[in-house]
Amino acid sequence: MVEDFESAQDGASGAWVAAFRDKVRTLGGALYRDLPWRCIDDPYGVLVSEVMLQQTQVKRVLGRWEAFMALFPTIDALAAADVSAVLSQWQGLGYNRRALALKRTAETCADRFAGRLPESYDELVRLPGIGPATAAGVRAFAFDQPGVYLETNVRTVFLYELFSDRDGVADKELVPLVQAACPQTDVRGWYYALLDYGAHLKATVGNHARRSATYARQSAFEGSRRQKRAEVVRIVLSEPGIELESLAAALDREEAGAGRSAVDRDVFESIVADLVREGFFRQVGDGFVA
DNA sequence: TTCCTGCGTG
DNA sequence: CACGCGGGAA
Repeated sequence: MVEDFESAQDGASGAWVAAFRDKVRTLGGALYRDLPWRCIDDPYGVLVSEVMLQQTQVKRVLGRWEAFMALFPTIDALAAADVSAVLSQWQGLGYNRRALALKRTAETCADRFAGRLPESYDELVRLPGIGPATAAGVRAFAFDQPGVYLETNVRTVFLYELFSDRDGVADKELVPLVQAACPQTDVRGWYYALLDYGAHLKATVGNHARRSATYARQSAFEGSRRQKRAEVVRIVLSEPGIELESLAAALDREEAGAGRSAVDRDVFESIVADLVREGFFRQVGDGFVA
């Protein structure tokens, strides 16, 4: 069953493609996960799922996608929503920036594209929060269009199957292979199979994406600046209009409750300045609102 | 500790 | 290219 695809080096010849596709379709198909955002006829819903799933596990998104879609069912609804409502709904998913970017993308599409998502890669990747992977994902899952959808599960499969003997494999090497492997029809099914096979590999033989040159360990979260950032966002959401000194005091209470010391004043002020600059908050009188 | 269907910026 | 960005489950 398990063929040897050591012909990865002659990827240009494409001799490995047929066997690779067969294997991924067979194994990935058997592992199919019937997730709520799959096989839906709603490009916006696909986009929401793709953004939620950036650096975020499927299990965490389950339930959250449905709730978000119920509250903001269309691009126009999200565009018209308050930032604070969107950020509140996002709490627990992590990377709050994604929520802001998603809302800005909705605003752009509402204004310029009559409430629809563009289908071209170039237009998609120009929208906030949509990079190469998300653009290719939307094209594959929403429009069934071929492309290079290169994210961690896909890396896992390609590195496991085609680069089992190497370390530090650059995306530049993978891109032509992912391109060559992608079929012209049923692109959606192809990438579902890749994702499901990749997720299965991680759970069984370990994370081969670690051998990607792109792979980098993340810095610790506990006690970090970005943990404080997230706390500041939550405080302002729960107490709209809060003034700077009250915000500082509330943050210090949170930190004390977690067994940490008070936040340095300069650090606190730079966090607030960052959040204002990035568009999380605006100042209204003496207070901050999302 | 680990890392998750990455993106934006310097 | 390197780094910051959330938070939870295993």
